[in-house]
Amino acid sequence: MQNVKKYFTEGLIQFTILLSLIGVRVDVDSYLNGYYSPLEINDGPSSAYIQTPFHSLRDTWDGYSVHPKCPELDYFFASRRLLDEVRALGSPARFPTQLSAWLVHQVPDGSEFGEPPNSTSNSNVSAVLSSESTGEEANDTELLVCDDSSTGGPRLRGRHEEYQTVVQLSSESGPYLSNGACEIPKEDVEALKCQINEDSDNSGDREEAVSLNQLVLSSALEHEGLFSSGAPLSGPEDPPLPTIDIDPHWSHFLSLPVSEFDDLDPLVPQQLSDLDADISSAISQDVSLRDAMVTGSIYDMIPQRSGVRTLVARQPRGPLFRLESTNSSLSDSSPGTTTELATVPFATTVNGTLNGTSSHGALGGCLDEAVFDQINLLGLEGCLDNIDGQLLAGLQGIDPRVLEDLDSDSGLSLESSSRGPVSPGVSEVSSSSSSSFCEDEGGATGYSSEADSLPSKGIADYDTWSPVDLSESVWHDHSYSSPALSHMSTTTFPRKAIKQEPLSDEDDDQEEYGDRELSRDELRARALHVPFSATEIVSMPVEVFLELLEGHDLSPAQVTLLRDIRRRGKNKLAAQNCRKRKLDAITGLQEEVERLQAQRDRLLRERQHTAKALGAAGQRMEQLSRDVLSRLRDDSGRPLNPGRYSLQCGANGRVVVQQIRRPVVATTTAVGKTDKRKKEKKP
DNA sequence: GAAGGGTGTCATACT
DNA sequence: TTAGTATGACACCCT
Repeated sequence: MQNVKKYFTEGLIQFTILLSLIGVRVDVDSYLNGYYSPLEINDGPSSAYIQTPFHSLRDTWDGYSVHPKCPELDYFFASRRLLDEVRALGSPARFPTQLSAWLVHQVPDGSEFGEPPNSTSNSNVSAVLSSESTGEEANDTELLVCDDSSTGGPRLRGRHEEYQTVVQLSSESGPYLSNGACEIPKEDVEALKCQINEDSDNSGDREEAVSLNQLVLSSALEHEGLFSSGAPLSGPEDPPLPTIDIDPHWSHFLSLPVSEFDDLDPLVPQQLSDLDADISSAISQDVSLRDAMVTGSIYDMIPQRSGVRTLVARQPRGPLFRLESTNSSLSDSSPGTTTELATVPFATTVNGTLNGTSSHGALGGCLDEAVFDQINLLGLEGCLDNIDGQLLAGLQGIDPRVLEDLDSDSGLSLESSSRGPVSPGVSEVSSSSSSSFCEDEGGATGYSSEADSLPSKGIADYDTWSPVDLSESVWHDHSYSSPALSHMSTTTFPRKAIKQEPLSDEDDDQEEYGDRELSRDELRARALHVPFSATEIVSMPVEVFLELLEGHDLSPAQVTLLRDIRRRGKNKLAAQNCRKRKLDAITGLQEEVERLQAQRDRLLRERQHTAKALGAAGQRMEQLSRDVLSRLRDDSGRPLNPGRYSLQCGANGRVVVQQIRRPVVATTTAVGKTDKRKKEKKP
């Protein structure tokens, strides 16, 4: 088991080296640091689908837990050295892509690879990239990359012009044929083998070549076992083929360009001979689209926004584009080269790990910066969403108290009044920020701005969160301090009361109150010689008030007046509180409206960005399909007509070539589609 | 002088 | 039943 892990770890490192040679930089460290939870290997030493748990190996590497007699130990150290060289090339592009390298076929019955290919310079290698965003969804995106380093870079075209390289090989049991899958004779395998050997002869680094060759062999074995109908060809050590779950979004996405073709069943082989193909000439450029299995998609990134968010939040957007630019520079550095591409690197292109060498033929540039831009933007917005959520959570944490403060009846309720006029909070507020109601007799007593008192109660945080500037009224202290509480002895009353009911015959009493203007009730009380002020009447507890009524031998008119004064005073405070609450409610609703408007705008922008990204990805996918079809050969060795064939991604993640069926009768076809869709949904 | 805001008060319902 | 509260409505005042 340990050897198996190390084996594929080594493969990953070597493939990372290969990618670096073609300009794709893969940050293995990001993976090693635990970005993902790789799949665990159950058994088998060479499962190409196995995602090596590097995180578990990381500790053991340095500890040299590898058995000292392990023959691969040398390869391991060589790989480590090469990896360090790759790292030295520059800042690695941290990208949430997990790579596993595999798939260069081993000829089952052919001669052995006498000379291992040079993994760094002259190897003609096809590999399958397995892109896995996270381990949770197990969305693997596999693709084939053909690296012809002898030409200085990835060659995306003209593969058959130089080599008879076969990427997907036929099984021992015979050439498999599926929908569009071309038969690959063993001669092609031999051709590949010979080519690799030739390249290997020119390499100087045999050590690395051996490692790569083993990788190639292992991958090839695995791949054979993968596609063979039942009998694994790669030997007894081949692990069972893991089940590949495809993201339904990806399936849907792949079906977009050719959505009119519904038969996605990749398990039903279909001879290309039935499609007017000439198998006899299928010698070169035989590529099975089964190799181009796509089990992941760009949706691996988009739906898993959490992961992307994390990535973007930790790092600027540069690395993604740096990766893109690196590839671009590569393309520029080797303008004349042609790249042989066995099949389309779907995931790589989608993830932007390859860039095209030309505007049309280059398959690498399948994901332009626009897509990344949108994805990153989404990620950033997701971060903003998180931030907003956190702020909102924080707000919700303080909101109750804040709102309680804002809505509090401090100093207003009778309960507060019962605490007496020297209530610290009330008196402090009144004296600190307001000249006191007694000096401002025209308005509601105690209705003063108290913004200064709010920050200590968490209002500052509330303000920080608020997306809009709060109106000043928000910070008004609507807690109307009861005038009877804090200014029991100095209460004055509205001028209108004086105007309405001037008491000309109470000059003496008027002098008692100084220059203060008396309220209507106050004047009435004085007229009836009530020995209590209105504020006292209002603020005193009901028990005291009742005792007052009983113990002073008051006349019925006096008692009625006292009750009215108390009632009106209470009602006045209640009205003030009521208005305060009303204002607060209005303000809160305004804030809510503004917040919702901002959220709506943000969501609209996000939707627009997403649509743009999806559109760009869809166009890329269409281009990919055309390019793939142009590289495929039918039975007669002729390129497939993109107008007659299309790529379809089945529910199991396999990409197959499917002949476009021209609808004879539109209505019939429509019905058939519906039926097929229903059938597809049923299982 | 009109408009709008602030305030007090009343009536009413409710606790 | 009473006291208190909440709130709509109205009137008044002020700017």
